[in-house]
Amino acid sequence: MDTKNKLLTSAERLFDQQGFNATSMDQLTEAAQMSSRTLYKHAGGKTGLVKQVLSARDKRFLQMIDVQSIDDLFEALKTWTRTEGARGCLFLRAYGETGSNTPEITDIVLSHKAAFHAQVARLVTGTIGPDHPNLGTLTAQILVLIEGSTAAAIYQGEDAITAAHQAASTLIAQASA
Amino acid sequence: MDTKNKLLTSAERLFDQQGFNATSMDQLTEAAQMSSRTLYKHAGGKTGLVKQVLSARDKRFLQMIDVQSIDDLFEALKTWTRTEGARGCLFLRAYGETGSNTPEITDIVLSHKAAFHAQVARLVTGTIGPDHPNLGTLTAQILVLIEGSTAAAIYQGEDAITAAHQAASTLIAQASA
DNA sequence: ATAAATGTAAAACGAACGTTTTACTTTTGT
DNA sequence: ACAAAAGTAAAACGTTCGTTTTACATTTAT
Repeated sequence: MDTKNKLLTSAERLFDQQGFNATSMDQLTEAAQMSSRTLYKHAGGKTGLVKQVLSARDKRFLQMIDVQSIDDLFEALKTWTRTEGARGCLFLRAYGETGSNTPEITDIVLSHKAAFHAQVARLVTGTIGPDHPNLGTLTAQILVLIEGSTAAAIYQGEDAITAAHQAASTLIAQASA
Repeated sequence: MDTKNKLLTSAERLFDQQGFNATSMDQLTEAAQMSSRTLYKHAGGKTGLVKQVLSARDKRFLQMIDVQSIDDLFEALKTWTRTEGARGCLFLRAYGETGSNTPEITDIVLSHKAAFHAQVARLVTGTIGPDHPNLGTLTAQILVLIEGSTAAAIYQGEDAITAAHQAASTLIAQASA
């Protein structure tokens, strides 16, 4: 793997496991197996690194949820949790740690959530049709369910995703009736 | 207000608004309007302060959700959000910032979530009855909805709570049918 | 072949952090 | 009244932080 990818991959893992502020540049350089000089050449600094890690994760996450049905979406979330663990939404965690003091990071978080919402809307539309009167409502409800399963999975594991999936199925069936 | 309460109240606000690691002892002493010597006498240190803030919030949160119905619960969540804003679950944020490196904080977080789950179970039981076959399932689903509305409210505000409330009502109606 | 680009190792920078200490002052219970 | 308790202000402690720099080695493209 090239230098940049090794940096972003190892940094994402550390940020996710320990938090952003609790992860030092020393830990980041050691995990990426490169000198701090090289790290700064590539990332510019810690804030730059956080931004690039979030952007990379945004891309990866959107690819993961680029599926064809709500069922597949929850299945993808379960696989993600199995392989990467469940420590909550990394974007909201970044927002919470910087307290919105870093507008560039807030922008990344908000645009990620907008893209996420758009994809859920796409899948719900594909399920109940574009003209269903409850399209917006149902989309908002399923988005909350996914957000909730991400949070609850921290302390409940995969069961939280199962519960959210079941709830989503019930809501969809009810709307389709 | 006495010294201890002033400390815990101002610290909770700062931790919530800026994050735990991003809040310095200097900021905490200034906000509490006391010398660092007094702060350390009362809290023991930063970790001790975090623990006491979380314990106080646990008490306050459980009192807030000590209501008689699921509808009242969502109404209480809305009022809380209106008065205090929405920056995500402070317990999960604390867990995420320490990366489970502080077992005492992990314990507080987990026991808070257990108490939260118990209260949701109590309210669901009061709604559909103690012998309903879907009691556990429905409780898990509503818990995920509340957790999700807390997270989504960060970027959607009160609308996220409205969506979760509507979804919970639909699920309850479906289970009662 | 060689110059530019890219890398390493390690020391050093000032600033900020959590914490403790020193020297006094004020409040409070008996 | 007065000792104990609880407070203040401010300096100082050693550590750690993010970042830059120095001095040198390796890779790579023309």
